[in-house]
Amino acid sequence: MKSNRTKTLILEVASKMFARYGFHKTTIDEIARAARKAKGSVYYHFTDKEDLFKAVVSEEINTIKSGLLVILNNPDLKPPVKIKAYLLKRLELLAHAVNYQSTVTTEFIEHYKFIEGIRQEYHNWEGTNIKKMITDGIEQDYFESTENLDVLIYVFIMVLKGLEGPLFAQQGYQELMPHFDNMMNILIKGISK
Amino acid sequence: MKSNRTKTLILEVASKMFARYGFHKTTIDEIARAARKAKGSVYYHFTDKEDLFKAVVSEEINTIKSGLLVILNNPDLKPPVKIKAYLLKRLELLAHAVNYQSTVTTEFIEHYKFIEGIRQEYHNWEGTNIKKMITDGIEQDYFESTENLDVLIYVFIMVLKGLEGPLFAQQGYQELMPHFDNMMNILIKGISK
Amino acid sequence: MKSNRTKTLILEVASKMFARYGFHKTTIDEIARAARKAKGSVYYHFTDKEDLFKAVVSEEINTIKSGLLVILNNPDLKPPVKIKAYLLKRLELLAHAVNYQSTVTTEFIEHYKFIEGIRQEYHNWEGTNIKKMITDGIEQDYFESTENLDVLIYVFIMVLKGLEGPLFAQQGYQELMPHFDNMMNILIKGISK
Amino acid sequence: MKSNRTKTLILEVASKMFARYGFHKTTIDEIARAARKAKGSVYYHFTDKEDLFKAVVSEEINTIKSGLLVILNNPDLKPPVKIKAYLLKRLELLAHAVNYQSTVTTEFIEHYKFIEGIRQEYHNWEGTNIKKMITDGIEQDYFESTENLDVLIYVFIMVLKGLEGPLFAQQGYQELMPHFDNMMNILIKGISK
DNA sequence: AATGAATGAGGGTTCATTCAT
DNA sequence: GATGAATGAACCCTCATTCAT
Repeated sequence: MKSNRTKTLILEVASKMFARYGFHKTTIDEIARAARKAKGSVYYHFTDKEDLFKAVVSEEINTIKSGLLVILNNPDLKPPVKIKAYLLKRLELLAHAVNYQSTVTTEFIEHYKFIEGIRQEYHNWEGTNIKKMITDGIEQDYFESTENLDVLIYVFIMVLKGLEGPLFAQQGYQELMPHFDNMMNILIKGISK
Repeated sequence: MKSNRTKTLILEVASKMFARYGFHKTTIDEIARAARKAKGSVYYHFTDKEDLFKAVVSEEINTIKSGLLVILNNPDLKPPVKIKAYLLKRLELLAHAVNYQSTVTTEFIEHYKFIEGIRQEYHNWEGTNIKKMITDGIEQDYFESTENLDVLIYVFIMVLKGLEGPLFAQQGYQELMPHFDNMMNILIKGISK
Repeated sequence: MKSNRTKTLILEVASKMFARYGFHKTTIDEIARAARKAKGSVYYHFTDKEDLFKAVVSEEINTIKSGLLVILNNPDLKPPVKIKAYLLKRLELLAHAVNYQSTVTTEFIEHYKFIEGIRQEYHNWEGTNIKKMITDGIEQDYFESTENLDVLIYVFIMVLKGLEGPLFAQQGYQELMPHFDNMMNILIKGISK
Repeated sequence: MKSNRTKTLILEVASKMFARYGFHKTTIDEIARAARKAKGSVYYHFTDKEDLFKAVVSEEINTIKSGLLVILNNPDLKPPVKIKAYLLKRLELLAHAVNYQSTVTTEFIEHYKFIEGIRQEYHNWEGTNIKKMITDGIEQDYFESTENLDVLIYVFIMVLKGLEGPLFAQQGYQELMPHFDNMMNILIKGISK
């Protein structure tokens, strides 16, 4: 454990380069050069180019998770506010998780089984959160109760995931944010009593 | 114009292979072999690998457009129904436009300027459609009129685009469809009077 | 079939280089350079470095076989003479099949299953030849008949294979030839009446 | 001299791995890991990968030598018996000296001058032994005396070396032993009066 | 229109070796 | 004595692209 300074450095550099140029167009050689390390050093710390990419994505997901936990654990926020805050934060965090985003493509789904695993795990985690917030909202009489709660939750998650779309598109975050409030109002109104 | 049978064949084969393996992992050689043509033939009909991919994506977008036009031009559908039908069809068509989907990634945006052009054009086209349907809905008193119509439209497009997200993810279409109705109700309710 | 001139050229060059430097120390790049061809060309004609090596070894074995057939099919030679001539020729041919020789090593046996196949096939072929010559010798009353003919044949093959040993060693052919006659006499006397 | 326990350990592990995978396919890293030592430790005790291999081969040759000396120094064995016992033992010992065997290849001869030295020395040692046994045999009137003694000896060594061949081949020792007796008889008969 | 042999610029990966601790 | 992080020179192999036929 002496110093994984090098490992961390490589990870950071790789994250930036993958984000800018994508997985295929980024060369191990470039990463090494940018980190002012020998190519061999990259391979000392990571088995593979793929392995390095995995590490980068995992890192991003952890950042997202801990960012969201801050909001989830805030007891002062009432359900409608918390949901809005959650989605807002989520949007912001995802906007920076560029590498995780790139993971959506066919190429990754087909070839990197592991990505599927990581995504799944993250989605389950998120499902639990949404469920909690909505259930709280119903219990506290903010939202319309429904026989089919799970469906409602599913739909919500879907929309929420849907929001990833615009993010991943070119204009993305910048253009999205201003109108986000309108969007939220539509959704909240849509599920409210 | 004698026979662009070969060209068409290559296009079809390429579409399938790009869809299955993605742009990078698909080789010109493999495409040629699958089409039982010589590698040189591919280059006779398409300047580039990129050029071939462009053709494939353009093809897909054209399919989407003509599919949607059928609904847009149906005078019997009232705004709320038409919007719902439009979104439903859109979902279905996009689900099959795998190559267009793959276009979302950073790598494409950064490196294939042309894609941006194609996307933009398609999005504008779609914007006009949505605007028409919503304006019609307001005029016919189905939807709440708003000072800020453009924002509403933008938001709608956003959600609509949002729906692409789940599609692109692994489970995709199959799992999405059943709950689509709930989703639509929330949205329609959200923008209704 | 236009011109496998290039393929043949590469094969020849590779054969020489593998012979001189061995499989591992020979670089595809060097082979290509020596043949004044592009590295890619080597890979156009041969899947692999291994594949190229296989082709080289196969070639050598074919040369050996056709060389030996000349003697085997010569009806004028009487058994003792034919055996001697056969072994002599075999020695000479093997001396030039350097790459086939190198195949003996653990490394090859462990990792190149195919080599085992090629060897086996060749050894069977050779077994049949020896058997024929000895049986002829017995029938024509030159050699001692034995109850256990197969064992005798096996032993002979063994010795014969044994002769590969010195060949593979450094001094090899040069030093071996002069004394070969003595050797033969010992063997022939050993199995004669 | 405190503890060359580590050195010995590395040597043993290296011997096994070289034997199983060959010189090239065996990595210093793997050796170190198998010995549960750091890679640096290997380099503390041996200058080179080559140096380590040398040590391994030397070890094997010493084992062979001392094994054969037991037979050579046995005064009770008469020449024909002793030769047979010697060859038998030699075969058995060589069968286990896998790394020494691998030394036969072109690659080693070309590039590892040192191997040539080690081989030469061993062969000389062996030449002396054979000479002694045969001369004894002639003196004691077991074998045919010949004007050209050196040639006879050379031939014998050659056959004897020849026996290495089958050994190095795949089936090797197992299949060889049963017929060894026949072989010996042929040879002994071949040089007897 | 079509072919397929030939090219060569990369890019990922391996591994013996060094060296500060 | 021992460690293990770091190095960088090689090396194999891929693949888009060209071109003579």
